Amino acid sequence: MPNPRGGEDLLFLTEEQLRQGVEAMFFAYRGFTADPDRILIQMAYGRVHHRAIHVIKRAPGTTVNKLMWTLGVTKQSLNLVLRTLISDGLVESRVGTVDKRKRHLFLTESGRTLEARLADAQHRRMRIAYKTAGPDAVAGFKKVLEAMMDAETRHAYTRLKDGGT
Amino acid sequence: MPNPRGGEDLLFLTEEQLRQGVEAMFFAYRGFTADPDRILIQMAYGRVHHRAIHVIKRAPGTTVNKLMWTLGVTKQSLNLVLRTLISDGLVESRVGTVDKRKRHLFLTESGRTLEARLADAQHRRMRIAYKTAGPDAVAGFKKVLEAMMDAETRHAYTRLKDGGT
DNA sequence: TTGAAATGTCAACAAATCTGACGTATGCTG
DNA sequence: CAGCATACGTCAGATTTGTTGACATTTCAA
Repeated sequence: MPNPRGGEDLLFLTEEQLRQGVEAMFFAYRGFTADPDRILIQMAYGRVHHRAIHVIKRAPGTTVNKLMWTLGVTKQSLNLVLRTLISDGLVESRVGTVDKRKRHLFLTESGRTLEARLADAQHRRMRIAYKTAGPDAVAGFKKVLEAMMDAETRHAYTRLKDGGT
Repeated sequence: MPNPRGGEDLLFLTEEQLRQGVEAMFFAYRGFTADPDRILIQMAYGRVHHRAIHVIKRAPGTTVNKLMWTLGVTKQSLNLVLRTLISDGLVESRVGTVDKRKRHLFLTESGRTLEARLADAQHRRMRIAYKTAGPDAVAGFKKVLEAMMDAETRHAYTRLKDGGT
């Protein structure tokens, strides 16, 4: 069904297509978070716990300040979360060697275990989605998602993706 | 870079690829909600207001019960939201003709205006992402998103997408 | 008539965050 | 060393947002 006036753009950028995109995004995200959420609820943890664990896993040794910034929460909120994670033995806080004011955060063994459980729950769904949709679809999926991020976020993400620290 | 052991699956289903997908999904969703959120904050509205407006736009005449169910909130929470929307003149509640116990919800002129503003904010970003990524990518994007939904959600979504009421 | 359904509302409670105010340890600078 | 800034931890109070429970009203339906 080629568009008579040419330009593939005109072919798919109808309001209806966009609306569908919005809906798809909404429902997919809900599914995307559902599995780890079930695990977290059992442990009386929230999404900030999840995010914190995730970030510490990705960037071991992060300081409290960086984590605050990354998660976009206040020191007080983060502290509440960190306190439980630490007292539950999932996160370890080591005094900095060069700057003793700083606390560097690491996952403990149990921390890594929980992280793996959470990641698995999320990966399972994503793996199935990827397999169902196929490699080409996945490439398109990522392309659109990247284009949808905020510019600054995209830069950080790209750096992350392409192997930076 | 073909995979020596064949099977395209093996090519892209590495943990690293999955992790990237998770990150991409997270950041993209954040960008995706950022623009309408800015508008809502100004009006002291929350996401439930947004969702309610969205749903009423999509299915004019919905009843309170259906809306409750769709939004996944309690009657009391919804009522709080609806009360403000109605008193702000964005939503109209009409007594049912066949069943007078039911209230059917519609957007007023102002309601449609706000809905359009919110949708525009969201569509703008999506349009740009679509244009940047191209039609093939968009097809893949939707394919993966659909595969990522919960099964029940996907059914509802597909029905919605394919023109059901 | 009588019980159920659909809605509206009040009050108490709960979770998650935020702001503000301090306190401690440490680093840096003159 | 003195003095100020930085990094972190914590307590208290307020807010936001949503929940549960209880109850009233109107209307439907057997």
